[in-house]
Amino acid sequence: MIRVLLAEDQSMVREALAALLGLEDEIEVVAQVARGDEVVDAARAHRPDVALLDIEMPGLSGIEAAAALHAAEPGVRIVILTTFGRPGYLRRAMESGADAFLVKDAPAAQLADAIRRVLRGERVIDPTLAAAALVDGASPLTAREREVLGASADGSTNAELARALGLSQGTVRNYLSTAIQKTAARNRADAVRIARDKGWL
Amino acid sequence: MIRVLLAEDQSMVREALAALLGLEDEIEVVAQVARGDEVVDAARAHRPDVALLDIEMPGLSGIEAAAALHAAEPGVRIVILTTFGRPGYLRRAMESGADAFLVKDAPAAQLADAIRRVLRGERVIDPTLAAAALVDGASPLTAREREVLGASADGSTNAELARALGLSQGTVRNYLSTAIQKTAARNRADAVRIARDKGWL
DNA sequence: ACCTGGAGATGACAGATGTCATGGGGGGAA
DNA sequence: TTCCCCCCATGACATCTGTCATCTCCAGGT
Repeated sequence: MIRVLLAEDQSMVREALAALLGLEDEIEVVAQVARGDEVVDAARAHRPDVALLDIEMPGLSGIEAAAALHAAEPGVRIVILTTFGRPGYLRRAMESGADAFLVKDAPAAQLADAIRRVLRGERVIDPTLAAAALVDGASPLTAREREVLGASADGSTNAELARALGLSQGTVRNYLSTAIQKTAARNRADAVRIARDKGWL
Repeated sequence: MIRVLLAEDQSMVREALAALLGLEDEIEVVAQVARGDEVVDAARAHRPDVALLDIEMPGLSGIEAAAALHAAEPGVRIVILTTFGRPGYLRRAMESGADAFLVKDAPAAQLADAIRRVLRGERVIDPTLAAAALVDGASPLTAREREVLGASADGSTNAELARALGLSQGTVRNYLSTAIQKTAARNRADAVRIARDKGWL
């Protein structure tokens, strides 16, 4: 039997996925968690062969949880399952030790298939996504630029950003300006949209 | 047997939900569609007792599909299932003839429960969400304000919005100004965020 | 020792954005 | 009919944003 750990915050989706995997007779869901920061503990307690991680989760993101799990329990294979096929997500997921990267609008059959394949030592990545990740490249933003751009996403003004980040208003404007140029955007809102889309935030 | 039509665009989630409902022995998933504009046709072809509709779908949104289905096949009970528990969604869903409104982070058991209850003629709504919908009220935005605000969400400038909507730049600025005030926002990006959050877009 | 690049800052400037006052036209409700 | 609200527009104004030149400081890398 293949022992699977399932991490996904929306309970309805999580239990539905468990039901789906339960239809496969050599797969057994041995643990379910709803937060990224519960993954490592659950893996220690239930010794799964494979961890299936959603990216969008409270506590730790699935990518951060993958890195933590890979460090703590290197023997556990990691499958990332996400709504958004963003190139930056894929890149960071693989860097964090993931063995497979699936999007939720792929056919359900690919899920059990991916689980079996990572156990044979294969890596499973959607070829379209892999191409997009190569084309878009890594994030061109520096840590500060990403931080300031991310903080501006909720509509904060320069003055509020400066206060929140402990910077001068001019510096905030400089970082946003370079972020806008690096993303080839028209303004900060556009830059946020583009950076989100590529998984750079 | 209760005959269920399932509409959800992410195939992995859709098939997982089908597996979940398949565990209930008096429930039978008789049709699955991935687009809102296929719901009515599928209902005519497969005569379900209940339609389970996701909101975020290509073609037609689940809310629009609910309205179309309610008009075409009034006998079919409608359950809306969505990621986002936005007050405006709930309001519009109920106005479109939905019988139940569930969020995906509710326990999975509520899904089959809701299906059984709408068939007994009950309405099923999360009480917290119902309260939020009453507090926030209906959208204060006029049709034009919503249109302009929505179009501004991608970072378009006033000039681009004016061109796209066939308005003068001044008019665009006026609509955005009133939208910003009605949403109690600091600027257009903030207004977009707030309006999205309440389901007004 | 030198160069590069990131972090942080200032000042100046043009253009974009948000607000307000004020108009005209139309349609629905009292 | 009158009133109100929505639609669309203009002009003026203050503020916010985005860009650029320029500066210091510091950490790595060659």
